[in-house]
Amino acid sequence: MKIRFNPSEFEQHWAEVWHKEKTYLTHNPQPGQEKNFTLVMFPYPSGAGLHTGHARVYTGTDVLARFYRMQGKAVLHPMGWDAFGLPAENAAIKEKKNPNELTQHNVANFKRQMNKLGISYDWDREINTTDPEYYAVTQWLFIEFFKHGLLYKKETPVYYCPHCKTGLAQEEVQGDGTHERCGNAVEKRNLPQWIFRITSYADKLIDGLQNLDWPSGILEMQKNWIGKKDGLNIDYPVQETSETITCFTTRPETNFGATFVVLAPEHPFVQKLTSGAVKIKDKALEKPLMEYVAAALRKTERERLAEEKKKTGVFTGFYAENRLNGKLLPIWISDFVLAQVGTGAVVGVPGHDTRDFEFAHTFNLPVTRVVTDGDADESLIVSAAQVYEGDKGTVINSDFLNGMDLSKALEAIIKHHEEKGWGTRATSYHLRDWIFSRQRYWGEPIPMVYCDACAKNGISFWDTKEGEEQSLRLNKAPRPHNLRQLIADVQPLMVGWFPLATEQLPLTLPAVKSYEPTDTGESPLTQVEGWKDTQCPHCKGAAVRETDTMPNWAGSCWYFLAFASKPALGKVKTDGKPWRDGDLLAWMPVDWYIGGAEHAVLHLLYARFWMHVLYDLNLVPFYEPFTRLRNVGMVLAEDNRKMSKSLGNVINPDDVIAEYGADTLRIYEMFMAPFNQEVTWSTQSLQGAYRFLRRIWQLHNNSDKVAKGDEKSTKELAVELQKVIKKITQDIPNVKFNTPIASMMEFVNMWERSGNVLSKGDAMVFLQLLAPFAPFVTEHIWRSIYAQASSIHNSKWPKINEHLLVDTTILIPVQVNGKVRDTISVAVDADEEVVIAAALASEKVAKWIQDKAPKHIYIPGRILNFIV
RNA sequence: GCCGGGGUGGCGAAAUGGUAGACGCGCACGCUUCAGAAGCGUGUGUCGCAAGACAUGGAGGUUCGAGUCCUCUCUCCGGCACCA
Repeated sequence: MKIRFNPSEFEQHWAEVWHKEKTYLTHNPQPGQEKNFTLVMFPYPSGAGLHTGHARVYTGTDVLARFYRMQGKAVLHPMGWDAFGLPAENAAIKEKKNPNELTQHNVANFKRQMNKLGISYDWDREINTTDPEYYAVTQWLFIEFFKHGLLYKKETPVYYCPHCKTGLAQEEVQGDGTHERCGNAVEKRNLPQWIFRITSYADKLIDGLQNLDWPSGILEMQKNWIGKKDGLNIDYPVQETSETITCFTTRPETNFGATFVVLAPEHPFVQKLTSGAVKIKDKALEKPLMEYVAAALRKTERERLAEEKKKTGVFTGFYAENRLNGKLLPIWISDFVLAQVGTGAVVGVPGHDTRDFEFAHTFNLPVTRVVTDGDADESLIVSAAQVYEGDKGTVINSDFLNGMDLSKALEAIIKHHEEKGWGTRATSYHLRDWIFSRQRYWGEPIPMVYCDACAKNGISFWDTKEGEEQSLRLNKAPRPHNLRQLIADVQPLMVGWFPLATEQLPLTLPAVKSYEPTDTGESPLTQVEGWKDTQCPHCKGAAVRETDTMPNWAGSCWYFLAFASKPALGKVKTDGKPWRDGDLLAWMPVDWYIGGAEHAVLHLLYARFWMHVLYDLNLVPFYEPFTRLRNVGMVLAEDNRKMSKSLGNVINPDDVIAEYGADTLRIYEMFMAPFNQEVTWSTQSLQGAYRFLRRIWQLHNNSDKVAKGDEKSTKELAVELQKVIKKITQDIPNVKFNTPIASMMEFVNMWERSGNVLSKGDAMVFLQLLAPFAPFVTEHIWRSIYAQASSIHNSKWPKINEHLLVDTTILIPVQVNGKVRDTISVAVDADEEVVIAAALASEKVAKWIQDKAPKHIYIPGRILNFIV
């Protein structure tokens, strides 16, 4: 008798039962119990609802959580909403809705869909970054960072998105010069911005990578993004002035080959020339110089990129002295030199740097060879192809360096400069400080106040009583970093700026009708009547609030702490921090962090940075938040393109669940390919998952295949089941979800085709193995057919019966000259002679050996190879 | 240019240096059905009637034995990039 398999008849029911029974409630680890914090990167709740990519990453993480829960570990598997930020606000503007209401609405929809998918979240720990209680803590942390000199405000050239009308961080600008969120071209603008001094943590952020179990690609990306390079800052006196130009170089050993110096248009010496502070002697040079600099400064990032590396520039008429050999180096200005890199000034060595060569070639500057690479070629360099940039070779034409190999020369020349006082060791980073202001409404208001009167009196936070007390505390800080120096740096810039007191938090986002961004570089909060005006926390006079908001990355920098320990500002008074150390010690760091690779240098870098700082401030007991990171691959539409509304190729999980059930969707998404790999959706392949579940359903509903009484499983099935337990128990912690499903399918094929009966106990064990992947149908069978009182998801993960796995006979493939000719069956403990005799007795083998006396190689229990 | 990750049947893919293609999709034939769908069964890398030979992007190498290790090379995907 066939029974219909219709998951929609029971899935909803069990979702409700789990909710009622609190099946997935978090229990703090008991003494001796291992903890497991399994976390998926929390979503921004978009209006489109869950897509198949969400379903994939949440299911994979859920499999891990369910597996560890059944293994008896204390599991924390929470979910929350990263709801501040541009996408939510832009969507709200488009639909002319209030972003707060829209967010609430989308969250409800996401949650409904996640429950339908059967993801085992503990909803008691749900958080939302836009909740005032939550962002009160984000603001409190901002203030902590400010007080320790890690944040300051300054007018500076920043990336600016004219579409989103806000400043951006370097990390938010993509390789093609577009904004990571909206895809529009980014410009540069001078704007007063809050700046987070992430570069002061560059070294710690590199060192911290060492012990992380992350995909190597992500580790490399972070390392390259921080981009640490050691080199030398060399000082060059400018002839006939009292000026000095400092050039950063990573190749000082080639410095005898220097023939010119190039400055970025933004370089201070250039500013002195254009302002007249330093007089240009040759009047003929003045006009072209002024024009070139003005044009370069006007150019947008895009225009600079578009010019395809053609070298342009102007001569200043000044010369710098290379004190190594007394040569005078003409000083040029060119926009190929970037102000933010190194010192914004480059010493040109055209013989051994292609860009320098191109510049020298364009302006007929001399080229000198100072290195030979192995083949002892000392010829003149006249084409770019001859420029040798490698680090293996011998130095020539370089006085005391002559004959040294490059690595030895590097040390020698650095020492020489240091001894003479001509230069100092320096480090350059690709990483830039983090622009932390957004001129937008939908974000955490920055909890700072500016007082003009105090500013005029030169008073900063560190001049107040509280600031002084905090300064004293720094002396006792267990992990001081270089915070004293950081504070000293920012103090003069930050006169007049004061943080809100903890009691004044949260500084709530005012409810307004109109919140559209302005094009003035000012936040819409400036338009809100009366919101801006406040009292100076120090002098109590009239003062104004900061009107910029924080970027959407702020809330996600610490949300995992909120899952581990419910945050509340009230705890600051008693504990000195908004969470409990005990809770953090119990759960942090995150054991499994699962998400897409697109956050490699955004969220993952920012969150690490915050934790390193909080550790130094003694606010958290660890500094690397994510022990293990695993990436999930994208799910492409059936046409191999990204799913998108405009292409009309989106698969909605709701539709799939309605037709096939959530378990089918889960099994399919786990089975289709390795978890970290990109996959293409196939509705046809989805059927395979449905068929698999239906067969299981029917096997359990059909009394022929499962013992009614105490009958035992046949030996063959019992052994096979043990192998499946072993395989799945090994594969899940390796984030291999496709192969466990394959092995369960194999087992089902065997079970079905053998016509044999499985004992009730073994049938239940099989259900347990499937439970993390297909929680609904397994629970339904477990409770309705096997009449279990409590959930399969809190049952104990099956143990392997090693005893059953010991074979008595084994199959040995027999090769002749490396080609398999037969397979023989021998006792597991058979001696080599016995195996060989058995192999030689095989006709198939004998045929290939004939009369020759073969040599052989026998790997006990594995393979036998005859060599003829 | 630099840094990562891939290339295995018609397709998605499996494979601690030890029987390449498990498992799934698709396809073919058969059973079932008034018919179709669904289901069930058998087969399915290529060439070959078969014996067998050839097959993991390409070329070499190490090994009794290589998809797996080494060298070179082609190609696709991601990241960074006038970074001094």
